[in-house]
Amino acid sequence: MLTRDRILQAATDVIKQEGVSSLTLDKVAARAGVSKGGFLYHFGSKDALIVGLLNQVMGVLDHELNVLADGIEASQGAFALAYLDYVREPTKAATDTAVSILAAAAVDDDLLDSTRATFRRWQDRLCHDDGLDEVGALLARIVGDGLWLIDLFGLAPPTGEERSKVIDLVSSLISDHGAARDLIDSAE
Amino acid sequence: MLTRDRILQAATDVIKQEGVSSLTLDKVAARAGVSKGGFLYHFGSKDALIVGLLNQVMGVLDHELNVLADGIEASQGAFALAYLDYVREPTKAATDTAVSILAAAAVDDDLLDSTRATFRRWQDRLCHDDGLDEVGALLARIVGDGLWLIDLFGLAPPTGEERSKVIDLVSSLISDHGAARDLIDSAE
DNA sequence: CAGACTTTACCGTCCGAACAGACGGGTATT
DNA sequence: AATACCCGTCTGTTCGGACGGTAAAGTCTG
Repeated sequence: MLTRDRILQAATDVIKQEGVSSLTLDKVAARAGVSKGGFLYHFGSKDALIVGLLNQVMGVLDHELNVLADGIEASQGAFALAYLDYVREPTKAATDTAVSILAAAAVDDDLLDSTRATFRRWQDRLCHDDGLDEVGALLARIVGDGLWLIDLFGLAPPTGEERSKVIDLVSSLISDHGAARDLIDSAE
Repeated sequence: MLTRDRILQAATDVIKQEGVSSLTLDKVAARAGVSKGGFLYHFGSKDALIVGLLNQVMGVLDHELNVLADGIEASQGAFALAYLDYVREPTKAATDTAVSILAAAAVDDDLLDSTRATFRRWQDRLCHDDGLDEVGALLARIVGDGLWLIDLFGLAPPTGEERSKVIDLVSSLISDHGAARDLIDSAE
């Protein structure tokens, strides 16, 4: 395994097991089995480490979402359904992404810029590429993001069964365009 | 204004304007117009500061949610509707709470324990006290929490209009018990 | 030899915390 | 009413330690 990848893995491990405040260069280097100098050869600064972390986990996540969306046959909303399906239970990729975002927000808000751009791309794709109405697309993302963010902070996370029920409800809501439209109209 | 409250206000200001990493005792003390020793008289440690911060903002939030729920006349789901209504646009109380939770998560995960208990109480109330079905209650909370968490990290936050549309959709969904049930049944 | 990689040793800064004491309003004593 | 005392509040300073980062020397491989 490449040293660089070992360092990235060590960084996420440290955050997950010891918390964001323990993410120090010394600790990451030690856990990766490399000296501090060796660490700094690969990542010139702590900020660079976090950027590298975000790039990796967001890349993985983006890829897995695409694979999942391709496997769903639906006239519309395949990406939205994948987005929801992905958080049915907490996965490693989702957890890694969450803690990386948390670390970035804790160290320096600006480090999240490229991550924010990715989320904007996902939102656009949910809306336009996917032939979904605006409200349904947004609902899918809010529910999807809401779930992994609730997991991140441990704010009374729902059980697997509860998650699935909510996801099924939202999925059927956005799949059946008429259902959502009827509800919105009847509310006015 | 009491010194203790000035310190709490200064702490949230520091986080909001300079980020979690700038939340140091010196900076908070200086902004509160108090010496470091004076600060430590009121909060014996950095952890104590964050606990105090969480207690305050969660108390405010809990109170405002109750007031809002009391003002809603609905046969069921008043608290859920209030929960959703509260995030229609980002409020000061919600933002303060969000940054406090972020700071706590960054410094020491355990500091969030009492906050987690509050969220569990809210979830219970959404379900049981409120006469709402389990899925609708959970959906309301996921959407509500999802919105302020998306705001916290700036992950492509929706516009005010978009937020309202989604909230209206979810509100009508949980208000009309039959609508949700029909959708769930039709999905099976 | 050259270049990628890794190590050891070190520096300056900043942070959280501890501490001794000053100020001042209230209270008890005379 | 004047004095002495106490205690909650706050100040300024000090300190040990950890942190991010630098510099330069060493090693391994093609």
